[in-house]
Amino acid sequence: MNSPLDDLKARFSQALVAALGSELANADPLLVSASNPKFGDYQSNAPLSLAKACGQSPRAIAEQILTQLDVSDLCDPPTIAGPGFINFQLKSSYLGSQLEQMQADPRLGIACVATPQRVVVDFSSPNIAKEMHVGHLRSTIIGDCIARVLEFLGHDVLRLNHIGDWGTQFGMLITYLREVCPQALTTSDALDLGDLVSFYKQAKQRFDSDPGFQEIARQEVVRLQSGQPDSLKAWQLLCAQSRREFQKIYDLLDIHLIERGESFYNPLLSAIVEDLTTAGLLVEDQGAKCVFLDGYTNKNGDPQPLIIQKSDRGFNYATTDLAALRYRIQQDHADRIIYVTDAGQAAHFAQFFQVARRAGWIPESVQITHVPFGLVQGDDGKKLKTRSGDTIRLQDLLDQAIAGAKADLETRIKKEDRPETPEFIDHAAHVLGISAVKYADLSQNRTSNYVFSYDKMLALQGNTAPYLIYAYVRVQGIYRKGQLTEQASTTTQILLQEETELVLARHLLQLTDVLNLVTHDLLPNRLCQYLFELSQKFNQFYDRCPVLQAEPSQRQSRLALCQLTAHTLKLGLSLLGIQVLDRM
RNA sequence: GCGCUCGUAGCUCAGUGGAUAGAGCAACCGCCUUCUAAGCGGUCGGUCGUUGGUUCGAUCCCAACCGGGCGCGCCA
Repeated sequence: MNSPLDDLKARFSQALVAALGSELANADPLLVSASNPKFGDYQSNAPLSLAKACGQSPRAIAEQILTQLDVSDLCDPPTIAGPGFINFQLKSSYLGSQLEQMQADPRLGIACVATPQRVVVDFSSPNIAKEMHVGHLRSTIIGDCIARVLEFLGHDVLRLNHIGDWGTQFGMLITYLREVCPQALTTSDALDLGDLVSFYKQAKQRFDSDPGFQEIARQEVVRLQSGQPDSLKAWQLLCAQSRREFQKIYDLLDIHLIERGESFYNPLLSAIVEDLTTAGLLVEDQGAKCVFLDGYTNKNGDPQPLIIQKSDRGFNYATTDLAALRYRIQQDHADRIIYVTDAGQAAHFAQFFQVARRAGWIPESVQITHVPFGLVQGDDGKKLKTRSGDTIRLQDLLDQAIAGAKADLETRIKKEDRPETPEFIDHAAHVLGISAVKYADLSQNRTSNYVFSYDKMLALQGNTAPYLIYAYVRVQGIYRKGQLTEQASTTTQILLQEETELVLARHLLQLTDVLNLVTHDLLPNRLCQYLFELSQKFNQFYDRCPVLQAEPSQRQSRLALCQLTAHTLKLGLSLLGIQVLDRM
C-alpha cells in the first residue's frame, strides 16, 4: 500500500515529465509535509528549484505542471502559492479509503521491501569480566531497534554480539586469579561477576604498575592463544560466568542476539597479515606491522599507522575487526553491515574501513556503516559516573527505573483507590520502567550526547514511553467500557468529519514514510517523534470526539480509528523494543 | 597541534536549502455528573554560538573564529 506521499510523488513525477520534458524523469518532486497546516497537507518546492534551469519563473513552471497533474481522486485542486509553491490538500474520502485498506492488513499497509538484503547489525558487545554499564545501553537498544525495523521491512538480519572475549586482558586476569583465587579458574561459579569485576580492576592496576607481573601476563596470553588446556579452561569458565550475567540483562530488556565474540575470528587473523602484505599495504615500523593511513596524522604531524600486528606479534582489535568484516562479507554474504558503537570510535571505523577498501575487500555492492551515538553524560557534562567515581551498572540502572515506575504506579493506585493485584503492579512497573529507559534513550538524536537523569528517564509526562503507552491504554479502556472485542480485520467504512479525526487520519497514514526514513538514516528518534505525535493527536481526538456515545455509523468509524491507532502504536513501539499494557 | 562532533526558548531537546523555526519540562490561567485528568486547551518564552561566503532564498551548505564534548602507535 502506498502512503499519500508515495501516491503524490508518483503522480507529480509523471506530470513533471509531461509538462517540462523527459530530462526531468529523475528530478526530485521535492514533495514534503506542508510547513504550516494552513497551506494544506503537502507542498512541492520543485518549481522554485527548477526555475533557473528552465529559464522560467517558478509560478509559470508550477502552472505548467498543474495542467498535466491529475490528482483529483487524492486531493482538492492543488494551488500555487507564494513565490511558486504547489500546495496539496488531501480529500477526506481518499484518507478514509486508505485507512480502510490499512484496517484489513495485519501489517497496517506497510509492504516488505522488494529486494531484501542480508544485513549484519553489530551491537551491544560487552566485555567478558566486566559488567554492562550505561555505555552498553545505547548500543544495545539502538542496535535492537534498527534490527527490528529492518526485520519488519523484510530484510534478513543477522544480529551479532561482538563481545570482547579475547585479548590481553585475559592474560592479566588469569595470572592474577592464579595468585588470589585459583579455584575460579577450575570451578564453575566460584565467583560472582561483581567479584570478577573487582579482580579485573585489581589485575589491571597490578599490570600497570608491576613489570614482572606484566611479563607473566603476556606469557599467559601466548599460552591461551596457543590453546594450553588449563588456560583455555580458565578462559571458558570466565566467559561462561559473564555470559550468564549478560543474559539476565538481555532477558530484562527483551533483546535477542547471536554471540560471536572476538575469539571467533582468532584463526583468521594471520591471513589478514598475509593478505595485507601481498597487497603491498603492510609496512614494518618500530617492530610493528602497520598500514599507513591516508588523511590521518598523529600529534607530531606524521602519517598515522593502523597497527595490524604488534611488535610482540600480538594482534589488535583493528585486525579482529578486519577479519570480522571479511568474514561477514565472504561467509555471511552481507549486503549491508551496521556497527552500533559510541561516536568516540568513529576514527577507528573510518580507518579500518579505509584499509579494507584499499585491500579491495569491500565489493561495490556492500554497504558498511558505522552508526555512532553520543556519550552518556552526567549533570556535569562529563562521562557518567557514580558519586564515588565508578561506572553505573546497567542492572542497577534498570532496577532503579522499575522501582521508580512501581512507586509512581502505587501512588496513583492508592489515590484512585483501585484494587490491583501485586502481579498486575509488578508487570506494569516492569514494562513501564524498562520502556521509560529505552524510550528516553531512543527518543534523543542518536548522535548527540545524552544527559542521563533518573528524574528525566522516569518522568511520566511529556515525550515519554508512559505517555505513549497511556494512549494505547485509553483505546483498550474504550473497548472495556463498551464491552467490545477487537474487530478482526473487518473493514469498516471510515467517515472523517471532525478536524481531530482528519488530523489523526493523516498521521496514521505516514508510518510507512517514517519507517523508510529510519532504514535510511538509522535514527530511531524519528520513529519516536512520529509515535509521540500520534499519541498527541489521538489524545486530542479522544478529548473532542466521543466514541461509544456517537451515532452508530460514526461510532463504528471512530472505533475503527481507535483500533488503527492502537495497532499503529503497538507496532511502532514494538519496533522500538517496547511493550504495551492494557491497563496502567 | 590535528581530526570528529555538538552549540536552536529559562531547562531538556526536535527540525529543515524554501512561506510566520517546533515539542516536552518548568511558570501562569482554564477544562473532570461524560470512554482512566499519567489527559486536553490557552498564556509566557528565540539576534537558531559569532563573522563572512555560496544561493532567487541559509538556522540548514562552505570558510574562519569562539565555546562544550570526544578521539589521535602497539587497550577495545
